[in-house]
Amino acid sequence: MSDGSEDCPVLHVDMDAFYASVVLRGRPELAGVPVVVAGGGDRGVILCATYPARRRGITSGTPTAQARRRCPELVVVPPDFAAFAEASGAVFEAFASVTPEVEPLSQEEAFLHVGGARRTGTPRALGETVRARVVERVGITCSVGVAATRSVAKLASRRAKPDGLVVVPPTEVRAFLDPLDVGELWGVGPSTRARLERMGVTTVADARRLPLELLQAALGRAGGAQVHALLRGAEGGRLHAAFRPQERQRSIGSDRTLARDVGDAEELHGVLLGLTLGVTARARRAGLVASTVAVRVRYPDFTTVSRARTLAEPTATTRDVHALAVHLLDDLRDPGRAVRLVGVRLAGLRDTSGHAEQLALGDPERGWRHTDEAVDRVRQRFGSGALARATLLDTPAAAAPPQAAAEAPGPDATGWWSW
DNA sequence: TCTGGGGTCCTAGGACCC
DNA sequence: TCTGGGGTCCTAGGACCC
Repeated sequence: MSDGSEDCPVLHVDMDAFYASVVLRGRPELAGVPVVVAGGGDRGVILCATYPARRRGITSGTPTAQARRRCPELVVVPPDFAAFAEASGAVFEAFASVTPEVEPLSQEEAFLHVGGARRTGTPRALGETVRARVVERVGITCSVGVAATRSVAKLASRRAKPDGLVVVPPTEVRAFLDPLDVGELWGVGPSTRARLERMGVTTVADARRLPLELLQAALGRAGGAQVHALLRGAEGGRLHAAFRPQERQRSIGSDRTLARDVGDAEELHGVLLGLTLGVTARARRAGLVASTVAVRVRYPDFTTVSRARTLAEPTATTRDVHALAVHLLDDLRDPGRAVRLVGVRLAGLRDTSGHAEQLALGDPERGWRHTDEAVDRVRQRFGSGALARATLLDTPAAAAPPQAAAEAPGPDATGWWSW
């Protein structure tokens, strides 16, 4: 990506232990104590660990149960997503006060392009300004990496943690990267790292000696090209999805790890309905319909399988999606095995505005959509608890593919929902 | 007490069409 | 009748990131 990057340094700003820091703002008595933010109960994992907890070997992704065993005095705090969103908004306001070119990566992380702001100071000084403003306005610390490219700035901020700043000038990129383990590169995960290790390389300096063709043969066309670029401190082709925030969302999904493994079909259909309600409501809120519905199942041994079906007519109707999801699940699942997780995802999203109205007035399909819309309105006004699902009154119909279900919606059209 | 939930992108193979 | 190639869409699974 050639954007005159030498003249336009990039700041990568990353909040330090963001979720935990937000929680700790109001709990000064927990300073210095190993604290983690974790939800999900017995089968959950750590969302965020404070630095005292990290020194005990607990990082995000660690199973909560394992963390408790490793550190009996661990303080486990449930996530407060509303507080995270509020803090995130304040953080991004602080970013915007330094440069208008803010590229968000997540709730707690962004690239700041400061080429246009350089008159007001060196990149290092701008980075320190960001850090000071974030602390001042939000009360939590962040770390900043400065480099000519995003991929190096990202590594630099990691080096700066916690509560620091690291500048890697273009002339020092090689020296900075050379000793790193290839697994530290952004986009090189455990699988790619293992493959490289089998090729005899573990450090960036070693891996850089591998020709592009060899990397592509081992890692695939795109993957090989990406690693080749990252080893040189260049941007790489696909860095992160959030680099194109202007593009429309590709999919909307939800999955649930069950409190215990479940083999009962009815129970799984019920879970699927709950997930479908959420997913279709999100699609409708965004003004999107989906042409593909996918269902996923994870077995206790962690093998994960999926089934997807593309529809002739895109939909965001709860009943249609649920009917198809149930069909896919029953087709996919080995009835002799209990499942650990089920999920549903909508893909092939497009704007409702471009979705031609194909249905005649009086078509039962309209009824379903209007039912969904009415429910959406009630929930928007009174909260999602205002409407609860009663029972699935038409299980046989709901289990049929949508075209069959639409032919015979039956008198239950008003019974789907209850107050 | 092993392993969450939200996503994106890539690859490979098959179907289908020209 | 046989053979080949290219393009596109769909599906299933993997890898990765926060």
